[in-house]
Amino acid sequence: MSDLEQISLELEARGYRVTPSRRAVIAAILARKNHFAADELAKHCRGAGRATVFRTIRLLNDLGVVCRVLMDDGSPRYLVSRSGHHHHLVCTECGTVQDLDQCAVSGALREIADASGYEIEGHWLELYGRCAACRAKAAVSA
Amino acid sequence: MSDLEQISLELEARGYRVTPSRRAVIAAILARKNHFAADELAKHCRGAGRATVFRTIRLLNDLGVVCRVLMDDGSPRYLVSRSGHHHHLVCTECGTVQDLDQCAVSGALREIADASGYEIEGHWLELYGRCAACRAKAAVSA
DNA sequence: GGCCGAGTTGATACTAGGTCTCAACTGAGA
DNA sequence: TCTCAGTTGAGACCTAGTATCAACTCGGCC
Repeated sequence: MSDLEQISLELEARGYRVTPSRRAVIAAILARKNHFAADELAKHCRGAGRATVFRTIRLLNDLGVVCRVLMDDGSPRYLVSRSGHHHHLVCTECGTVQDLDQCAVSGALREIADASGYEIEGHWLELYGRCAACRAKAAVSA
Repeated sequence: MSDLEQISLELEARGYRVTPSRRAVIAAILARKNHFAADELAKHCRGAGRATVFRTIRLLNDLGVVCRVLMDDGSPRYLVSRSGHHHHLVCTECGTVQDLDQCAVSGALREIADASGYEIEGHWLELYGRCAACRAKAAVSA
């Protein structure tokens, strides 16, 4: 089963209609190799208006099909990603985004909660750096 | 020496002029008890235009006098805060923001760097939860 | 004092990234 | 076929800024 079909089934299972517009947006998202800006997707996605593209992205975000990444300049991007709690490692040179398996802060949260009196409900973490490929490239050209 | 004077000296030391507009923005910021939106400050700050308010906030951000906090709904806020690397604990009920002394992820970063091949240059972390006061209030009303 | 030039200002236009509105369309079920 | 909720797209609007540019300010120099 293709990713498109799988996502369509997921949508139907949740009571959403799988319309041509939604299929167009989902196909456009799946065609992206890396992250994308919502507006850029809207511009290039034939078959769905801007509002529909934004709505569909939000829908897929709720479903866990895509997730939002904050680049190091603060601009938001979207990414086809696995669902569940995870973080991202963003390469500041080539822009590649890598999922992070472990949650780097889960251990520290209880400590912070104890010290501060807060009941911690959520957190947002993004890591920025240079990926192995970019580092290798830099080493060669140096 | 008042905070306003101290910040003025800091500005002068860096070669910036301390103009009436800048003093007005700084005074407005210092008058805030908690975080504020830049636009809201611009609306209520007599004595400086919108562009100047935004410019001054950016200037103070560079100086480390204020810092930017991302609320749990994604909206940016500013906060008079100590300079240097630190994170924030945001109460999702009352909106209070607390500085976090320790950096919760510094320990985990090397591990992640080793596993991923990334050279990690920076990170962004915000924690969300309910502060002690809001929890106490909830416990009483329950 | 007058002039110069860099720094600063504020009005305004513009941008990115969205959300809201609303009339029109669609499609499943009665 | 009718109905009605879900969906759509155009376009207005919003927030959070940045860019532009003419006008103003101020310190230093003659």
